[in-house]
Amino acid sequence: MNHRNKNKLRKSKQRDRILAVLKDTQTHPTANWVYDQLKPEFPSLSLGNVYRNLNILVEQGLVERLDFGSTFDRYEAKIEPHLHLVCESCGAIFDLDVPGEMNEKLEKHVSSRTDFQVLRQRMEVFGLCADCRDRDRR
Amino acid sequence: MNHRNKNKLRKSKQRDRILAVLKDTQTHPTANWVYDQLKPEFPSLSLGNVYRNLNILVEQGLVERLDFGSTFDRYEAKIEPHLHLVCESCGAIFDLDVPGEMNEKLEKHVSSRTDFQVLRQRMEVFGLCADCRDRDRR
DNA sequence: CTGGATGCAAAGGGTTTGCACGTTT
DNA sequence: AAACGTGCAAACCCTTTGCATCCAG
Repeated sequence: MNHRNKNKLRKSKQRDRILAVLKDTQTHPTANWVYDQLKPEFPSLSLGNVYRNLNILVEQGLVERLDFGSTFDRYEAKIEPHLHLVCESCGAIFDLDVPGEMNEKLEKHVSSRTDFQVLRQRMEVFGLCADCRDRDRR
Repeated sequence: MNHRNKNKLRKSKQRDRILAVLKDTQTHPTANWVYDQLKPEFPSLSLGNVYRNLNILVEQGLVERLDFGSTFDRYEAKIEPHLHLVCESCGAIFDLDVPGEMNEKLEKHVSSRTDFQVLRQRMEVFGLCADCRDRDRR
C-alpha cells in the first residue's frame, strides 16, 4: 500500500504540529479540521499533506483512525484504550473509560476460542447524547 | 438526510433479493459484491440501485453498515449482537459471540456514568487471523 | 392512475498521487 | 548532493443523485 521506509523519516514541523494538535484536543477531528487549525500557522499548508502525514502517524502507531458511519474519517492521538459514545443524531463523540477487566476478558474470550491474535480492540456505543435526547422529547 | 416515508415502501424483487443475499452469506460483503451476485439474476441491475436499497434496508434496521478501516463500506443482515474479528493483514472478518453479560455490563456502565442513551453497541477486535500469523512466521 | 422503484450516467466528495520544488541530513 | 517533505492540482474511487421510464398497488 505504501512504500515509505520507517527508518528514513525526517523531522517535519508540519507533522510534529499535526500530532501536537491531535494530542491537545479532546475532540475527534477530521483531517480538514486539523488543516483549518494549522493553516494560519502554515499559510502554504495543503490538505493533501495533512492526509499524508496523518497516514504516516497512523503507520507509526501514534495516531488512530476512527471509522464511524460518517462520510469522512476522524483521527485521535493514541492514548489509553477507551470507549466511544457516538451520538447518532448530532454526531458528537464522547470518551469514557472501559469497565475494569473488560479488555482482558474480551481478549481471553477470543484466545480461548479461536487462533486469532488480538492486537487491539474497539468498543463503541451508539445512541443519543443528553442534548439530543432532550430535544427529541419536546 | 433522506425524505423517504417508511409507510410508502413498496415491494421490490431487487430489494428482497439483496436482503436475502446478505442473510445467506457468512461474509460481510461490499455493495459491489452484492451487485455481482445479483447481476446474473437481474441483468439490468445497476450498482446505484444496490446502494439505494442497502440504504433503505439500513434505515429499516434490517441491515447494518460496517465501517472498518477499508476504503469501502461492508454490510451484513442484522442478527444477534456479536463480535467482529478483523484481520489487519488480509482484511478477513470473522464473527464470534460476545462474552456473556458483557453487553449488559457495558450498557450499565454507560448509564451509571453519563446521560447518554445507548441504542446499540459495537465490539471489534483487530489483529491477525491464524493464516496471516502463520505466514508472518515464515 | 399515482407515486415509489429502477437504470443510466453524471455529479459529489473525501482521499490519494504525480510532479516539480523546497528542506533536512 | 541525496532523498525525504511539501504544495498544487489532477486523478481516484466509492457513493449519491437527477431524470426519464417502469411497475406495484
